[in-house]
Amino acid sequence: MQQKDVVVDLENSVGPWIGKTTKIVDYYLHEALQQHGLDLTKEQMIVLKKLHQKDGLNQNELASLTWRDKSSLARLLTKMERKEYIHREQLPSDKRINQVFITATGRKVFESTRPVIQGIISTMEKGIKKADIQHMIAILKQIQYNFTAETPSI
Amino acid sequence: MQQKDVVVDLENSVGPWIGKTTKIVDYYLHEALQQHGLDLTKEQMIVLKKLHQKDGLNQNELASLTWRDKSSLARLLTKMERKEYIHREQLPSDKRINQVFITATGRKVFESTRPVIQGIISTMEKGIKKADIQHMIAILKQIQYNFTAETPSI
DNA sequence: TAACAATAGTTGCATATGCAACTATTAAAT
DNA sequence: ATTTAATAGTTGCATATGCAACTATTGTTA
Repeated sequence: MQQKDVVVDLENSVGPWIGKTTKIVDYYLHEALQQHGLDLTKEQMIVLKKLHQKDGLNQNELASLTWRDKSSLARLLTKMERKEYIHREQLPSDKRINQVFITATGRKVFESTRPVIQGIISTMEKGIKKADIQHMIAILKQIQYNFTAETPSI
Repeated sequence: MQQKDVVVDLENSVGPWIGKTTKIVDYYLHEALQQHGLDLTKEQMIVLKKLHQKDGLNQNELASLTWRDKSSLARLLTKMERKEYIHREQLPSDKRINQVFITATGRKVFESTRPVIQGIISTMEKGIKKADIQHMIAILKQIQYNFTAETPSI
């Protein structure tokens, strides 16, 4: 018996579609942040979000939570420190570790992003059923799991 | 009558989930390309794909098709030209325009990416029903439409 | 035809990113 | 206790990206 071809049709795969959608959403998010006079990037916003949820995380933890290389995160923090959105504090009991804290300014800026984010999400989900959104999130979680739970077989 | 709050719950919105999923997929795609000894980035691959579909596009067309700023695209092309994956050719009838052509090497490299892409997509879609994939693509298209068809009301 | 406008592409400056090599500090092993 | 290993963070080098200002060329207008 002949084996069936398992050739994947690129155009019928989620891969390219997710990537392109993200690119478009990012573009309009950036634009919206600018238009609201907010001096921060999406990436900086994500860091602020994490710190808002749990202040005093160290750089490694933040890098891991935001799926970034620690060097990339370090440079993000440097820029955010310059704008006084966050500040680093060396842990006395272990001088290798920097605890990162959000400042009052940082909190204020983060709060200001809320309406912007809500606007973007409203636009994004226009005409899409709530159940479909939930279903899609479930699939996205599955995709993330498919990669992160993967054990190299070689 | 009191107006109902339309506060968007971030965690129940597709926005952050799409972004994070893309990041993870990109990470493993990059890794797979490396492991297969392919000297190109995802972005360069996308450009090759477009040229493979339609050779001789000019830079503006390529930029638009790949949702990139023309300057970003120009620099991508410079790197790809260095590796001899593509070459530029000034149009004699309009010297402002560069036609971009994929080379034999470029085609070979692009063909080599096929199995890598298929592997990524297989991993990605593991345990997800075909119908769900199609449904998700439809929603992603809707999201793209929601932004690109948006007319600024102010 | 000469001045002006539009278009294609490039360059400077700024951001974000990952990898590998590095420093400093702390923990583990001999 | 001294050497060695692990850990946290930083830096050099390379990629990708957008915006604004620029050059060169072509099209339009007065």
